[in-house]
Amino acid sequence: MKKYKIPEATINRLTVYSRCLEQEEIKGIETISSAEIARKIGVTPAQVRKDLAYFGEFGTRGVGYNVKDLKKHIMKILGLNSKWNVAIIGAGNLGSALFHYKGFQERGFYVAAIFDNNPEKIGKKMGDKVILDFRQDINNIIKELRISLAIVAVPADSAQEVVDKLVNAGIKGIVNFAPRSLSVPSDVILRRVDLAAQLEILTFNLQSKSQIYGK
Amino acid sequence: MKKYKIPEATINRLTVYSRCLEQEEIKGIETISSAEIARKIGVTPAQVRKDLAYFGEFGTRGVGYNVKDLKKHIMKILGLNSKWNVAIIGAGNLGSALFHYKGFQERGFYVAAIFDNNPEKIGKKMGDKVILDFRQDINNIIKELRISLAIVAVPADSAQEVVDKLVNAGIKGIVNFAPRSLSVPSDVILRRVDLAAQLEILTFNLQSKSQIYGK
DNA sequence: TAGATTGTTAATCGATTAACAATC
DNA sequence: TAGATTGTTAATCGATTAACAATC
Repeated sequence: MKKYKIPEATINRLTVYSRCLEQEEIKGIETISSAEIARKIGVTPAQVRKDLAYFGEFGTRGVGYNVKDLKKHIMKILGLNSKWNVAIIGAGNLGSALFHYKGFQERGFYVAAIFDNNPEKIGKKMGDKVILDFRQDINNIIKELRISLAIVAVPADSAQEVVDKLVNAGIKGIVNFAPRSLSVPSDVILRRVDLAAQLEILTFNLQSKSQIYGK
Repeated sequence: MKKYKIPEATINRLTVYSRCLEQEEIKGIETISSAEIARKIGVTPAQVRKDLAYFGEFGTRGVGYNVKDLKKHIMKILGLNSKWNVAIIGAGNLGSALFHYKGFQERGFYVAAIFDNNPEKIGKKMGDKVILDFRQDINNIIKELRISLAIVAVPADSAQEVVDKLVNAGIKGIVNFAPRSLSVPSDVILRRVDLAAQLEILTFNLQSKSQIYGK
């Protein structure tokens, strides 16, 4: 059996395809072609078909894809056929924002616990949850609540320490919002999201329009 | 003059390099090699040198790069040598989180205004700002406060309408947090950030470890 | 000079796309 | 059958990397 390495960009697009199919499903559309999907999200039809072909044959030649079925297939590919429990570390501005953000729930992620290590915050309520003591409770709670993913929303300086403790507690997938490169063992998956960087890429592009780099 | 197209990935890495250099600067390190930068952030030294070479010659052969100077150069390349005024559209959970997030300020982005179109929110205070009426005030405020960037944190259904009005008001750079593909004229730059998708990529990777796609 | 590290070229690697046979 | 659209191959395109001359 030949094993393919699937491009990171393909996975990114799968999440976009699934969002697009969700909309079509709501509209009551039953069948969609690669060309229509492509147009809606701004890629080529070949790209759509190639991306899907990594995982199977989901369409009908001459007809297209069944919206409901394809959505289900993609959700399964992304691992969204089951629920995932998530912990948020850091009850500051960003942490509390992510805690209240409804977009996670919609996609099958349940924020099961929120942690901080500030004594003034520990014990206070956030929504329907009590803010837990990161240092004291993290190991037990992760086991008890079967939490497998963590979102790190702590200051950059403490991010590595937090991630080390999460790894130690058995977490295998981490999204890091602290603007710092962190290291984890090879069996743990770490993603970094830098919110300010999103704006920086905009300003680069706006700037470089009036400027030509070259030689 | 030959014009290079600079890879998107290069710009992404520039933001990471600048963060890394910031840290080194704080530590008091004066000189750094491409190999050290590469190791710290997990890329190859050739990658670092190639990325920088798109924009100029910033190092000294046999020596390395001056940390302070290189950081300044990269900040300039990213357009961060001047301040940028930003508007946040949507005063819900995510919008208010982004409003309070300190990471923008640190990189030279000033959140100058926050808008909503819910009458119950308009007029209320958020931090030191009053929530403004998106439909009524957007054009004037964007001109008055010289706002050039916008962050869209509204529900998916109203995102396209909001973006249209922003484009109409003269905004040229938009970061969209609503999970929907939107369309803008070609002179406007739109970036999409899907927070749930970050978790989905994790779950895909965790899943696919125990699963082999291929044929 | 010897050692080190950049800047740059050419080779490699991988992702995208055009094209078309398969087939509904 | 004719028309349409998939799944897949091969060609193209672009990004990464190895290697090395330049030079501090």
